[in-house]
Amino acid sequence: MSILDNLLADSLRPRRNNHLASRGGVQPLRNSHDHVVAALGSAIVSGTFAQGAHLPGEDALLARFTVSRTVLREALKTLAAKGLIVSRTRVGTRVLPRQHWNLFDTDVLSWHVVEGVESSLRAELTDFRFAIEPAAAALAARHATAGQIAQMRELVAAMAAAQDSRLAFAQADLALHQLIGQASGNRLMAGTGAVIETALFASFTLSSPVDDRADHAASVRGHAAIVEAIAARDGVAAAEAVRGVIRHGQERIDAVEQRQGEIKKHER
Amino acid sequence: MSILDNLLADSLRPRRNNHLASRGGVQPLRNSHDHVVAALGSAIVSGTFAQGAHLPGEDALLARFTVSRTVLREALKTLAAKGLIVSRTRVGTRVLPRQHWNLFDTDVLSWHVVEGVESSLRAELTDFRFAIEPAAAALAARHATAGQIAQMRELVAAMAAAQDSRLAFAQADLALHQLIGQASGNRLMAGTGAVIETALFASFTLSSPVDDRADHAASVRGHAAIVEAIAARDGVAAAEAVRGVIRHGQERIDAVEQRQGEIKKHER
DNA sequence: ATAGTCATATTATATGATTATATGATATTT
DNA sequence: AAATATCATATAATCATATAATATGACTAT
Repeated sequence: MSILDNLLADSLRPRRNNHLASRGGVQPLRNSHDHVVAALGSAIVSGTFAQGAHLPGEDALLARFTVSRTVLREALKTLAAKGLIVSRTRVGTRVLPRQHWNLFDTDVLSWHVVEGVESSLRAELTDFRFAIEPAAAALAARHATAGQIAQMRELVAAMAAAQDSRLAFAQADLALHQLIGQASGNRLMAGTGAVIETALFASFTLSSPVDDRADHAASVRGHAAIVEAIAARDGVAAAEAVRGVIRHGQERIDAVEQRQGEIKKHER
Repeated sequence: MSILDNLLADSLRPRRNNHLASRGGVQPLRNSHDHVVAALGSAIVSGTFAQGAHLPGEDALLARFTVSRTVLREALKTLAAKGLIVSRTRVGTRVLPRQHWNLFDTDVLSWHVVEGVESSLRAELTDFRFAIEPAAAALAARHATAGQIAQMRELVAAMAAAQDSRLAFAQADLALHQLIGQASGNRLMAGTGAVIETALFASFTLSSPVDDRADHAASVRGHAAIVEAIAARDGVAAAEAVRGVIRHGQERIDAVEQRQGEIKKHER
């Protein structure tokens, strides 16, 4: 389940009969386990539980969430597996320092962006993409199969067709970038999908090329350039085309942020 | 606990009283949970359980591992958190396709290299480092604090001093590369530590600069060049120095592989 | 002072029961 | 005949409670 999917699903899906103590019911619940994981995960990432701090003991957490010990412990194991916490007998459960958190985990990264992506993280995402994606595209130019290239062209067509739907555009955009990762033949580069997804989600919520006809055309053109460079087996051109697309996206975000900054100034 | 640490620890640590059915006792056990996680995790990564295949049901796994349902389920949640499996009521627990596996997780990556790193993965690791680490070093040239630079110099000194210890050299090497990631100020780049660690582990097991006096000197010089470029706030030079170091390491590995290939040919 | 012993708090593990849910078979309706 | 609803069943999800292992700090003995 992707972040983009969740965006829709969370707003459309009917609320389940809430068998937990109704505590506002703000978040849509999947099941107890996911609920606890999400609640604790966001709390940790947002700093409610500081790095190195002790989480409340099992009994306290049980009281807070109204779940069984089984569910709570499985949730804690999930968080431990993602590098957020470590539990030790007699000493308790502590929050690990940030450097242990697995930022390449979709959940962990998404907990960083529940309230929109802070601009510093957005910049880091861009820097990271700038390092990885051109290299991935260059490799894809060597290794992409004919089938993959055909798929890429379909996705570019889908982006072109999505003139009126931010979501449809973003989905095709994401799929294309992830397909390039796949086509690189490098499992690690393909594995950075969560990062790309979050970065696109961040830009998707702020603004979309779809909002402006010229922007939309430019973005489609840029992505088409990547695909055609790959099809032509020109790694250097593919890498450069990717840089252009990332740069273009960043500039659009920068413009929006600037405008928002202005508005805030006026409001004061 | 790092891979490098494990190398030592696993061979030195006395075997615990094995309260599980003694099934060979090959692996050193930490606790039941970790044991089950490691067993199932390696089995999945090695293909014993194919992608998309169903894991045996809870009862079957309970019988196989002789642990309680609690332990088994917590282990499965751990694997699910790392993207290896997904459990659904009535349908069972299935192995997810590779692209869901979180390769930036130290455990998952280490399960790929239990029997030495296959050379294709090694090449991918190198390509990935080549994309990320120069960029990280360039950023570190901008953002590293005086304290971090001092630490880097200490680590270079430690590498120089470790003339006779593969392990000590590898530890300082790893610490330096990870510190550069930290100093980049980019949380994602810093988060690729697991990848770097595995790559260094791979080269460490094959050969070490320590084995050859000239190699050792060259490696120390290369790393010193990185640090001094960062200290001089020269991002371009830092990036290039990193490329040199990675290239040098790769060449050493290539040479070893070539030699091993020759030997195998002779053996036939 | 140092090392050993012990009480205690906390997670780790075990067990048996109940509940929720997806699947496939079957019946019902259109 | 085809679509839809109902039901039985298998499987994981959850619950409740009990026991074991282990790290900490106080205490004791050397």
